[in-house]
Amino acid sequence: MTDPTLALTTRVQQALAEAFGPQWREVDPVIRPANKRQTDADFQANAAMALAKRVGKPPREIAQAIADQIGADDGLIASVEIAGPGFLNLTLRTDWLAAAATHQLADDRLGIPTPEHETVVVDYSSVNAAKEMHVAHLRSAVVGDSLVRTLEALGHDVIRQNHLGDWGTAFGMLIEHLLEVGEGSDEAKLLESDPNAFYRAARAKFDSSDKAEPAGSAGDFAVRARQRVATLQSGDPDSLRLWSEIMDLSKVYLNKVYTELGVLLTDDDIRGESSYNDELAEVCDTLEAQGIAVVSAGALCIFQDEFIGRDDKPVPLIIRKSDGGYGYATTDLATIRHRSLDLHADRALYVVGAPQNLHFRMVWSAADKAGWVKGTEPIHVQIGNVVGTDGKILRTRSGDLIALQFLVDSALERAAQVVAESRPDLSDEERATIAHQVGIGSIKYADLSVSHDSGYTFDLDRMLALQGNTGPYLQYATARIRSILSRADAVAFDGPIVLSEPDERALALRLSDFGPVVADVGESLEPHRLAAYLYELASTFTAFYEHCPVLKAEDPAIRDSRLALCALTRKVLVKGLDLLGIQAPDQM
RNA sequence: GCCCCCGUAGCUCAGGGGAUAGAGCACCGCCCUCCGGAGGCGGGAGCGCAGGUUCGAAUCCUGCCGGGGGCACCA
Repeated sequence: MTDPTLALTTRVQQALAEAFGPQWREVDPVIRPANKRQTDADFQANAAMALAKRVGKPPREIAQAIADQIGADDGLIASVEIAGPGFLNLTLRTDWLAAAATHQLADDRLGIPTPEHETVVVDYSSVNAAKEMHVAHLRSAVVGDSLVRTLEALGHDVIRQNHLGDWGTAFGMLIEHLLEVGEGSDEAKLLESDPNAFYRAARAKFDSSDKAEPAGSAGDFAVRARQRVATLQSGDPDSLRLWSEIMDLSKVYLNKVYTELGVLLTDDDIRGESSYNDELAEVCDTLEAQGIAVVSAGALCIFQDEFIGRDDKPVPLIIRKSDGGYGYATTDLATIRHRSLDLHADRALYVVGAPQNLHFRMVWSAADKAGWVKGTEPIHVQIGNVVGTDGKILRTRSGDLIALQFLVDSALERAAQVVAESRPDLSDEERATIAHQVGIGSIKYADLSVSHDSGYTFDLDRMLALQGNTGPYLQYATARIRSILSRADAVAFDGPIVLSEPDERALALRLSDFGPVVADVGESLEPHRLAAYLYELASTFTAFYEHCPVLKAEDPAIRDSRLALCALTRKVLVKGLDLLGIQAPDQM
């Protein structure tokens, strides 16, 4: 037992039962961190106020009864004070905290609990394979990867799904454009050298074709591109061959990005829209037969009363376009069915941009009506919009977006400069390794340290700042502790931990929070809480290190104990950064 | 018009029923011959508005105001 909140919950519940009867054993004693402006205690129990009415006694009387039950020689609680209207300020026994820290140090899991086991599908990155990635695509990959690492650490079965956009209109455009410029032409070679330029050319033709050619005519590029999608989806061999060639190039590009960023996704995780192609006709037929979908204006649609649009009529979810093609509504229906009925996911996470919220709610609602969601909670982990300095959303299709690669290169360059200045003593190779870890870490931490659904203004300078609550600060903390440990002539740092100074005690208390915080991220799906915790831990460690000599400690037992605290702090920081997908350099 | 997200310090953001609301950046002042200063200490300044629920509301509910996003063949 290294989680103080859990220990205190059990203890106070026990006291409540002893004081007022067994029916109170299960009530929430409302254990919270103590208010440091009011008391030096570690925690507060606020059950007395909450229970006053139910028990039928004044809050302070209830508080006093709990305090009496805990008494003076408790093994967990050193002191209990009653304050204000009935706050119970609880101070842990220091020897209990020391034992908890020693135990945590010996624990491979560092106190990370194993909650009830779940199967969790995590759909992330999921970019349009027809295009180059830009800055707004980064967050889904970074947040999703952190959730995957965290959920796995909690013992869940995690199924990664890179739901690539590889089957929609964009591919119709690419294939049609490729046929027009001719395979092997200079234009076509752009697919390899500058895929985004090729996409932009196709896109421009698509967008302007209504004006350039009579809309709906045989020469209309947009019409032909849409027709090409339907042809592709019906299994036309030539279309499939070209699609496959484009996809191969796309995967090379994606893997390069994932490798550089340290994102876990591989080809094995790709489960793009195309993989559901064989089910699309059946999905439509089944929904139509069930009376859930109806034909409207030539398209097969699902109308649901819960989703009302501009004209006060239900918004259609179009599952088969009037030209016979299938869009993402159909593939997403097949997808949730697969994740629920085949993969048996307890939770299905969609780490996807916030603007798609309505779409997902409509799809999941329709799928539920069809009986395709059984025992699965679909969750949209909304990724906030990236806005430019003009305050407008950076749109995927607007053309002049900041390429992801530009951001990555900028961060790496900046980190390389800093490392070159600070560590001229290292070899070029060592500096390059550190610069890479720091550069990527700074980008990831910038994304992970604020809540995933908040929009943010894209600001390269802010993102790459190396001071304050940043990735590099935390990486530096781990490197510094490693340096301390390496200069100690000890072989093992296994304590025992004894806590004599207030700063030692504060550090141990903070360390004990690690497991609960990780568990919380697994529930709330908010990695920024872990980032905030790590920053606080690093700050607490700094205070400890300022006030408590480690290598210079005179008493060998105290020195060993402080070395053990350093070792444990480093382990927690490194593990925490790992759960964020950030590497900890050995030296900086 | 309907739906979703969001209004907290000059800026970027935490805090999602507990006491006198926090951090980083920026600004001002101080510390430093001390185990790595990418430090430490101190200062100013804030919950959009109005109701409601509650012993207790930045937090939950309702309404308004303001910003962003979504709402038929793109994803």
